[in-house]
Amino acid sequence: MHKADIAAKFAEIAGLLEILGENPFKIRAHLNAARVLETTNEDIASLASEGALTSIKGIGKGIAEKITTLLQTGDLPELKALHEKVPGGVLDMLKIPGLGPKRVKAVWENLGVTTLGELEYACNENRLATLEGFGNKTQEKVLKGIATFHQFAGRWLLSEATKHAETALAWVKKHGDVKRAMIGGSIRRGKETVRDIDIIASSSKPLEVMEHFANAPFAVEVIAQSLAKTSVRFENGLQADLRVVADKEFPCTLYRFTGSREHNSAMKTFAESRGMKINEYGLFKDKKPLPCNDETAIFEALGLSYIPPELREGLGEIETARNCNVFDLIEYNDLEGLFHCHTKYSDGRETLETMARACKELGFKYLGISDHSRSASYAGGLSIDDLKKQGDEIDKLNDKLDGFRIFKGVESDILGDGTLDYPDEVLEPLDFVIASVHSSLGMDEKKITTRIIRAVENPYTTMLGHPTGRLLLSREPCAVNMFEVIDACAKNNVIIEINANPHRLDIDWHLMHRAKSAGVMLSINPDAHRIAGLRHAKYGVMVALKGGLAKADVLNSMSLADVTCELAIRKK
DNA sequence: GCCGTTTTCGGCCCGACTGTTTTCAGTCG
Repeated sequence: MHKADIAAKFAEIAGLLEILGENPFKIRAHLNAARVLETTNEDIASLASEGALTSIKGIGKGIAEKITTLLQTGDLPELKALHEKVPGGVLDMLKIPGLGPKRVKAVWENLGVTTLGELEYACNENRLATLEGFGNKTQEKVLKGIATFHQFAGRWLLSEATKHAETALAWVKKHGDVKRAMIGGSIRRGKETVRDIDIIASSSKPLEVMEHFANAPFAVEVIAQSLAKTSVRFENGLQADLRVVADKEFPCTLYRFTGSREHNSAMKTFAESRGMKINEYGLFKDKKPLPCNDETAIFEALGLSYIPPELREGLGEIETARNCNVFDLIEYNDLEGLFHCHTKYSDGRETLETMARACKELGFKYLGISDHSRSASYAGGLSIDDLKKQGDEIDKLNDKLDGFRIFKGVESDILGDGTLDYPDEVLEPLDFVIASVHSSLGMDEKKITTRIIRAVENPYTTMLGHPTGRLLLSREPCAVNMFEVIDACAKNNVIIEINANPHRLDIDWHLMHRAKSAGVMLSINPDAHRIAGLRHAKYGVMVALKGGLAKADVLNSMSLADVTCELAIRKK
C-alpha cells in the first residue's frame, strides 16, 4: 500500500468521525496525518519496520499502529467498523458545498437519505428546506452542488491524469516489440481536465503489445479489447486506451488521436481543399499514401507550419498556420524564475532557504516569495512584524545565494471592499505585491468585479493572483467579469497571474488572447507550497501555449536583470 | 489522537460569512 493510499484512508476516517460527531481534535489529528503522509519524503515502509513512524511530527502511537496494520494487511478494522455505522453514500454528501458534518448527519438521520441521488430527490420534493436549520437557500445551494458534482464526475485533473499516463506509457515501452509510443489525446493538448488517457504505439506485433497492456499491474479491469485498441481501468476509475499500429501509420494515428474533434474536422476539410485526404491511417494524395515519418512531415506535406499539440483545438489555428512560418510560443525552458511561492512563514511546508535553494537547483535565477497576508488567518498569514522579519532574512540569503535573487513580496488578500490588507507603508518597500481574492467568492458579478478592479487600481498591486478563484472539478469561478478586469489591468499596468497549480490554472487560457491583445503582461506562477509545487510551472506553460502566449508576454521569462528593472519600473 | 512537558494532562486557529433566526449554528478558508 502506498503512502497516498494510506493518506486517503485517514482522510476517510476523519470524514466518518466528523459525521459521527466525534472529538474534533481527534478528527484533525487524522486529517493532519493524511496531509503529513501525502507530503513527507520519508520511506514509510522502512520506518514502520523499524518502529520509528512516530519520529514523523503528526504521527503518534495510535496512528503509527494503524499505518503498520494498513501496510501489513491492506485493511483497518476501525475503518470497517465505521463503515458499518455510516452508509457509504453519506460520506459523499460532505463533498457538497454548504453541507458539513452536522447537516449531513441531520439529513441522514431525519430524512433517511443515504446517497446523493436520494438527496437530490429530497431537495426536489422540498423536504430539505423543512428541516430545522435548513431553508430554501440551502436547498437550492445543495441542488446546485449536486449538479456540479455530477458534471465533474468522470473527469480528472491534468496533473493526475499525466501521472497515470506516464506510468502506462512506461509499461507499454517495456515491451520489446514496441518501436514508438507516445501519450496523445487531451493530455497532450494540455487540457486542464481530461476524461481518459490515450496512448499510441507502433509495433509489428500489435496484438502482443495490447495483451501486454491488458496485463499491466496497474490495470484493475480490462474494459475492452479489440483489434484496434485495448482499454483498461486504473484503480481510481481512470480509463486508458492503447492503440497499436504499424510504424508507418504512427504519425497520422498520433496526430488523429491528439487533435480535438473540431481541429480534426477542420483539418480534414483543409486537406480536401488541397486535394488530399487525412485520416488515422495516413495522408493520401490521389489515393496514394504520402510518406510521413513524423507529425512535422504531415504539416509540411499540407503546406502548413507545425501546429503544436496544445493549439489543436479547432479555434482557427489552421488558418494561422497557413499565414505564418512558425508559431511564436513560450517554452518551459524560457522560464528564468518563479513568482508566487509560499514558505513556512505562512502555510508553506519549507523554509525560505530550502525553497530558494530548490528553485536554484531547478535552474532558475530568481524566486518571488509571497506568503499570505495577515487577514488570511486560516493560512497563517503574516503580521506586519513577521513580514519585516522575512524581509531581513531575504536580505541575508541574497548575500549568500551566489547569483540567485529572492524578491520580496506578499500575496495580499483582497478584502470585501477591494482594499488590500496592509497599509501602504508596509506594501511600499516590497519588490512586488500579488493581490488575490480568497474569501467571499459568492458576490454577484457587479460587486465582485468592482471589488477586484479596486484592488487592481491600488498603486501597490503588481499582479492579480488567480483572478477567478476557480478550483478545477470542485469550485466554479466567481462571477467576476474578466473582460472588465483585463481592461483595468491594462489601464493600471497590472500583471495577470497564470496560476499554474493544477487545481487552478487560472486565468483560463481562453482569456489569454484577450489579455495579450489588451497589452497585459502575464506571469506563470506555481503558487508552490512545497518543493514539488515548483514543478507545477510546467502546467502553467502548457495552458499559456494554449492561450497563444509568446515568451515576450510572460514576466518570468525575463532575465534576472530585466525582471529587476521591470518590477522597479512598475513600482514607480 | 498528537504534542509538549512543570511526565500526566491540558490545549489543540479562528474570524467572516451565510442563512437561519431573532441571537446564533454551521460552514468555509
